[in-house]
Amino acid sequence: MSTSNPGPEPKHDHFLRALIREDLRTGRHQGRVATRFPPEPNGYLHIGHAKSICLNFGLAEEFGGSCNLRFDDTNPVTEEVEYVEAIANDVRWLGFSYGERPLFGSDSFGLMFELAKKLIREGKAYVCALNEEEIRAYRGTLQEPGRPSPWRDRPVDESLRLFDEMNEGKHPEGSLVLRAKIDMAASNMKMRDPLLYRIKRAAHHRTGTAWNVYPMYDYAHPLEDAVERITHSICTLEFENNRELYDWVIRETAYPWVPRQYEFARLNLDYTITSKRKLLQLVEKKLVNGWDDPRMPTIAGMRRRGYTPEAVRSFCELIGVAKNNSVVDIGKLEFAVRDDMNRRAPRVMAVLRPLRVTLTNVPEGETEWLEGPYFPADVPEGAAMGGRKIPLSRDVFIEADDFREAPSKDYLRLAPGRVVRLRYGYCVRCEGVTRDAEGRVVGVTATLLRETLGGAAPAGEKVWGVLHWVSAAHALEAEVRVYDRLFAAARPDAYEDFTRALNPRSLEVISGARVEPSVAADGGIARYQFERVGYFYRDPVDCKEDRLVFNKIVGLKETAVADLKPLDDAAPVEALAAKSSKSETRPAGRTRAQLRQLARDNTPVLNEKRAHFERHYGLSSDESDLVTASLSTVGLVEEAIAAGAAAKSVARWVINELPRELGERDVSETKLVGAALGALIVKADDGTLTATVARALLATLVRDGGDVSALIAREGGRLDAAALDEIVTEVLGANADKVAQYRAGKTALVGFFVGQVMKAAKGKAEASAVQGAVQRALG
RNA sequence: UCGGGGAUCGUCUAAUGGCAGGACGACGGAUUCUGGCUCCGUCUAUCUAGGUUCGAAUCCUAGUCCCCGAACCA
Repeated sequence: MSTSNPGPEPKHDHFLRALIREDLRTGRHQGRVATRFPPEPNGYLHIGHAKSICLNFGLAEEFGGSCNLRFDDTNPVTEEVEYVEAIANDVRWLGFSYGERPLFGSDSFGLMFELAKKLIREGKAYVCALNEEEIRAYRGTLQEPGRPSPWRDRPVDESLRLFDEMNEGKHPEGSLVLRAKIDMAASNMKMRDPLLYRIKRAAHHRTGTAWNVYPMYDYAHPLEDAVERITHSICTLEFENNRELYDWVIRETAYPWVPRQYEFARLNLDYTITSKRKLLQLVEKKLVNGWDDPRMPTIAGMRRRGYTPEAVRSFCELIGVAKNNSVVDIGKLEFAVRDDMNRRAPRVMAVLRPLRVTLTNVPEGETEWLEGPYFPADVPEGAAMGGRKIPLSRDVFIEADDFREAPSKDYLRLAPGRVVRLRYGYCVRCEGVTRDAEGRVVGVTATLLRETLGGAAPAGEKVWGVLHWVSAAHALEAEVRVYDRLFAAARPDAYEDFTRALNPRSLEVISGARVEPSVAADGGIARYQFERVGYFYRDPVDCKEDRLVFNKIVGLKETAVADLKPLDDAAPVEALAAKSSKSETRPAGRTRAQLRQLARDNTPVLNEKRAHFERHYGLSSDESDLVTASLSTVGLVEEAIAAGAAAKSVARWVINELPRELGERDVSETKLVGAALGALIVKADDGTLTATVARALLATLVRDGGDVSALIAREGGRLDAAALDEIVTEVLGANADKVAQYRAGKTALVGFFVGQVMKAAKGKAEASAVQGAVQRALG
């Protein structure tokens, strides 16, 4: 079915979209956008991967670029073709295409090997004979530098020969590795001579036994990106530390294409785990029924559950992309699924737990065929689908939960003496109950109110609700699998043993459900809404011609009804969470203040300057601290003061205004000189320049340098009162709606008006004057 | 010798010195032959403390909290 509704996606710009837009604008990569989704074929894809897939393929789609599906298959011992096929299938199912066939990192093994030899020849890599434990010991710790491997300066020829021998199978696994020669004292552990290659005598799922050495991720990945001429290599936050090494590999191999890596926050969902390892455990310990168990957060599981690709994609759009570690409310996924289902799932009636209602005034053996549309009027997309016939006879089933002998007032369903409507049919009045020997209610008797077909209300009687129902004689029996969230705790990962957080009631198999007969004759519609119950999917594996099996996709949204709250609804066992956070916050390293002091201690004249600034210029201790961390800053300040500017003002500008213009640069890397800064400050202080213009000129000076008085002649000046009033009138006129809001009490809008006027005046108005003029004009 | 990231409604996410916005959720109402959908309304946020500025979520300073990094995994 086509969905005309675009769904909830006013696509806002997340940081990657903004970044690509900027790259396109500045012409990086000749305006190309090439991304990739690079799974390792060692497990099934899950909802977290879906986010990444939607991001990578989505970005490519949006900007007219391309996205490759590439298997990062550098570790033959964990990887299998089964996973390759499942993953490719999942990507296609989500609706993305990746060209003729997927790509493989292993396709570039030859190139990687040659480039590794090049690194060796250039003295940038060496074969190391330390064992695993020794390498770890030599690497040092987070706080302490590492020590160089004794093999670090092994002659190039020897490394070359050994590397070849490693690949020829002349050395056992673990005996030798190829390492990059970078920096054993690097504060980034990834740069302490990282491993490039290790020996693995395992058959690779694609290259067989052709290789005895396999590249490590950090070496292989950037080259795979480069080979594919990827422009934006997007990965998750935990790879931020790897970026430096990524850039090193591209730079040192001198590969003639420079991809760049960007990181975003991986998806975390509450009541869910998205760890391949843990997912694998669930499957292996048979705590679920395979990778495609409908309770699993795998793409295969969601597919089997009945989710559509559109729903999953809409969810991924809904949650956004950022760098915050966050945990998304599972309710958002359910919202996306319901929203999708509401528009696509035809309505039929099914009773999960049947309760027999005998309509005593309907003759036995009589059948009336009623009509029911597949969609309600408020889903116009479904109008074309028409409807189906629904049989009514003397005995019908209603949901056991839809009858109470002693109902509360907000229970809007059947009870003795009450009238309800059987959906698409008649109203009925409950006359009595029938019981078994133990006194349990096993049925209800009711009379059918003939005149109420087609919506007519029974004379003088309240209709308590509308119930779904099926004709007992015609209904089909079905098995219905009702799924609940797999975990009872919001954060299963917080448990020492995450399987203890499993929800014992995540699956309930209902075997005696009854479904209206139309489902056997509608050509096998895949997804229905069982009215008033939820959305259901014909199980693609177990549902057969002669055996109906439905999976619950998701329930209808329910507004709370006190009378229906299950009494034994155990609270999630949150209390067990015991595992302390894996990496407790560590003591901070050097603070910036310490760094500045360190710089001064290394260059003693700076310490003198600091004292001097305090004594002679009256700067506060903090101010003089902040402007004496480098010689270039000190020089700038002194020159500015020499040019006649007040020391206090200079400090203020250097501390508060300059950093914005500088960014990461040092003053010496810009065109700004102290004399110009001083001249600028003088003009700002004496009122020649408005604050806004002065700030704009600072930006100009940093960027282009130049003569201050010439710049002032060009950019300076200030509006007189009449010109200002004119602009104010103009701005207010153009924003009549805001003016009305302001007068209605939204005084925060003053800032908006001032801002607009400042903009229109190009800064040539003093803010206080503008404020006054605006206030006067607004009354 | 520690380094790299991050902190905005209950949740997710916008706002490049100028109206703190959207979505989920919750609550209330309208509508309804689904306790659904739809519509309307309400709710709730800039980690803390100082500073700069006419104006700060945004710039500066100090602090707090969270995440990642020492696999021959990716």
